[in-house]
Amino acid sequence: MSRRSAPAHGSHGIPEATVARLPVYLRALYALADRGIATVSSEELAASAGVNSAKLRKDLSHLGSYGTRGVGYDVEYLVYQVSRELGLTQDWPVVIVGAGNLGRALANYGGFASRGFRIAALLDCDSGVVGTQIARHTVRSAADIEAVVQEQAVSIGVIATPAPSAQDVCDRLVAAGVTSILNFAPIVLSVPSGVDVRKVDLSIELQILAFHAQRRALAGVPSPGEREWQERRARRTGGREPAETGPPLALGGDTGVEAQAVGT
Amino acid sequence: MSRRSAPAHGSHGIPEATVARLPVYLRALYALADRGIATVSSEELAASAGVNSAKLRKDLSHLGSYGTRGVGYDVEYLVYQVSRELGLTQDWPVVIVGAGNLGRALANYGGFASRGFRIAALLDCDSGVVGTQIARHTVRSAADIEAVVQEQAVSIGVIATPAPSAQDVCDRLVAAGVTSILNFAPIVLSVPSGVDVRKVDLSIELQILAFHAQRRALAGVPSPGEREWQERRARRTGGREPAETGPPLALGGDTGVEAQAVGT
DNA sequence: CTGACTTTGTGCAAACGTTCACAAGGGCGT
DNA sequence: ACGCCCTTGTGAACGTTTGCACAAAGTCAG
Repeated sequence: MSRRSAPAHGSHGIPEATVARLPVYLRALYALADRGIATVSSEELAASAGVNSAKLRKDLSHLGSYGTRGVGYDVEYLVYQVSRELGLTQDWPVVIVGAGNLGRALANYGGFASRGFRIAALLDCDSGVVGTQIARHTVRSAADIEAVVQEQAVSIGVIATPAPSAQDVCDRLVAAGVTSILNFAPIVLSVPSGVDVRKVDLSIELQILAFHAQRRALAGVPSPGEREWQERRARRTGGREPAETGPPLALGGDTGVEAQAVGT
Repeated sequence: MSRRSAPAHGSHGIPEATVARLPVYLRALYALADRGIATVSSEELAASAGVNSAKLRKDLSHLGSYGTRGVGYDVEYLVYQVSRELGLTQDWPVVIVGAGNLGRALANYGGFASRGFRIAALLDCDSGVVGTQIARHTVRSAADIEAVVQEQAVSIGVIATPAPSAQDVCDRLVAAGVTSILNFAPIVLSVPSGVDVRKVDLSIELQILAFHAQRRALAGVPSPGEREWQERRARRTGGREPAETGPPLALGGDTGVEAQAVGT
């Protein structure tokens, strides 16, 4: 999906599919660390991340041998190694273009800052928005793209504009020196080779869900595994680490360290 | 990614990878239709969608033989067939839980309605937001989840809450009868088998970009194909369908029907 | 120090996805 | 009606990803 010459792990190593899962593992590791857990087995970590444990071990083995046989992985050490591999030990200035609802949501999203992504600037071309404060940032004019990118050595750009402006913004980002782009606009961006584009399309995901929902509706509806689910839910609500002193939260469980249902 | 018993195209047909691309083709087809193009070859459509043409043909062949050899595909007919396969010819009521910036962005997103997704309700548990108007919808209390789902026969739920509430919201949606969930919260949801979950994680995409950016920075930087790019850009800006009467847009090109750079 | 037990790391085979290359098939000019 | 040319649809080769199953390697009790 927008790799240029990808022999997957031809030259240096890590398969693309693995790279895509590392952030998930990292999130699970942070959650474990927050709960004060120092060591974790591949089985447990895999459950937290919602993947098969063999897959997790193979994935981690691409980074090196950071586990201890018979014991598991040291959470803190693994956090460091995964972060390092993903390039999160350095600071990544990010410019967000488009300060509509989506741009605003992105600017306010805590998950950015906590992973080393610093918002270098929030830009918009609507003069009614330029100058306002959003999440501690003053919205600047989209005319400043080149200035911002060069001044702050930005290499990652986020496009959160309406579709018609997206290609133009993209061109300007690229011309200014940005080589990684995260595109939220529902169009296919045209970029020179050497520039990495990833897209997130809200409606595409919904359409995929609709496809499966329709499949289910047409085929016999096998009822959403009633018994099994009751059981799992009970386990999650009640049996939260017997000797654990977790404070009861007002709404909802903890930070999501349970396994995704994978079924058979 | 959260399939239950997925032999991919074991029983009825279409591989998962193909399903994930159909919405992209559909978008490209709509863009072509808007430009008044009645017929398109696999080569052109593939370019518009940013994929290999052989892949496109194989993907479409899973739906049936809707092309004409020597000619191409009829745009309108293909739009219909793809829509039908994706289940977009029916109306899908969707409930959005969480009316923060993200929920607001989703509610305002035009790409929903235009694909048959109707917002059944917008819910939040913050009493300061409940009752306000967002995109023609009055925000209702999150306590109404069960009522809304049952009254309007909602089968798709969108979770746009902060992470701590997500699992609880998910449980309630599922208990109320929702079987498809789109999750924006950065946690792995636990659901019974039979429920389909897709996740969109903004920071994960950024982390993947960071990984590649770091790779590029470490290896020799081969300069983003200067010459080739200038050429492509010129072609895009100037050579817009010679005899085409497209009105000049204030900002940016058209709806993105150009090829993604794929490189070698 | 030894031996039982646990968990990692990995060889291998099967499943899945992508791409090439071309035969089959249909339009169109003559 | 014929044959040329263009484009689809697909068989086959190749690369990637997954998951099993197990040997290697470490811990820990006695």
